[in-house]
Amino acid sequence: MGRAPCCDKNGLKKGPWTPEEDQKLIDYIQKHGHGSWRTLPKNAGLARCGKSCRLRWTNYLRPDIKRGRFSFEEEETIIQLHSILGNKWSAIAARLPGRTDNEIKNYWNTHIRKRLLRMGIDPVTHSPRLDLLDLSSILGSSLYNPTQLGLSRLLGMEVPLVNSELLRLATNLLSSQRENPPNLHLPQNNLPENHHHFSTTTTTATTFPTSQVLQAAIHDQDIPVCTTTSNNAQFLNENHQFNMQRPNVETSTVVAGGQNYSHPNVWQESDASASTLNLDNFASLLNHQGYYGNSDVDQALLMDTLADQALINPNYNHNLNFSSVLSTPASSPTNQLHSSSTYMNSSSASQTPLNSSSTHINGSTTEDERDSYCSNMLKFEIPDLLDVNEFM
DNA sequence: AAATGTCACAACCGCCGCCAA
DNA sequence: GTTGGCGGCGGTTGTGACATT
Repeated sequence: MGRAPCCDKNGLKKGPWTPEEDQKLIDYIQKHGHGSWRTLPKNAGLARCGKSCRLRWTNYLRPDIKRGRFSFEEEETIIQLHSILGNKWSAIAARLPGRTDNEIKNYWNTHIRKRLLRMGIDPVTHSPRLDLLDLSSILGSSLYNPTQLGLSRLLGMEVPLVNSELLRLATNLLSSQRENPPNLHLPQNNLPENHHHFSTTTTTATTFPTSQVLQAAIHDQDIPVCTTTSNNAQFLNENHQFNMQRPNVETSTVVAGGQNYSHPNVWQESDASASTLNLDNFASLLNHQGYYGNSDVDQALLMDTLADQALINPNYNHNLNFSSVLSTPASSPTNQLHSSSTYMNSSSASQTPLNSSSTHINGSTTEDERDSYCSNMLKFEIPDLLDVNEFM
């Protein structure tokens, strides 16, 4: 025999809670605690099911809930944790005091997810969206010469994988990275004293977490500094550090248009099943291909996408590690959440000091400004990058 | 000013693991 | 050992507010 039913589902009220119902629930829990949710509605005089009461309390009425707009630090933490935990909203919420899983889930779906998509990043995998790489554009391009060394054959697939314009921009980015190896040269005036230091230990697969890019977007100029040392990449904040794993260097599978393509050497697959694009090999192929792109595509979108991708991948050896574009290394969330305090000058109700990286953010920054900063920074450099002759 | 579209979020739905009966 | 309710969780929906046409 199982337990008796928690409640009679007939005749129970559904839908929005009234202030009177809220008050009844609050009064009861303040006096007695919630105890068994099964018996609570009856004892509290509520015509609701226990589950409904529990949700109302945990998501809305609980006194320790922090209302108001998410701060940038919270957003950063959510993205970092999501890259580790996925859609484990309750686990994420457990690391964000005062926020509920429901609230975080809603915020993710309505804000962060859309922003990542705009940035060309898959919010599920935290990798650049390969579906943006239009297979047909190269085939359709008048510049594509099938008599030349076939990139597609070289890659073991039937059609080229990448959007022509994206390829062109990628090659120029590579060129730029070669010329400016270890440090990401972007505007750095007015760097805060406690800006992030980004040190890599090899030339491998070191990336800025997206949160850093977003943070840069808020800071306007607070760009992490990249240096090269040895074999494990570490992201050093003043109070915590992230250890980055070097992905396996093997063949990989790229999914595009619902098809899987395996091609050694060019793409590398991390053990997280995400792909790493080796830009050296990539450019080499482009060079063999005699490729250069046309410009009849949505350049703004490509700029944004590539800018975002490039900014978060300032790798010395030109590897774009897609697997860790967004992923924060599996550092202790506790460490992340208990570093130096941050105060947001936000107009929202939440001006609580947060336990995250040391950042002071002007809350007047708009969401558009957060979005656009990354791409704007790269656009700033693009004119100098557009020389494709190096690869011809 | 009205109609329509979009956004944000509270609340519900349905599934799952645990565990009391 | 089996059954089935409870609590928790993630996904989805409904709806009011706001923006745009």
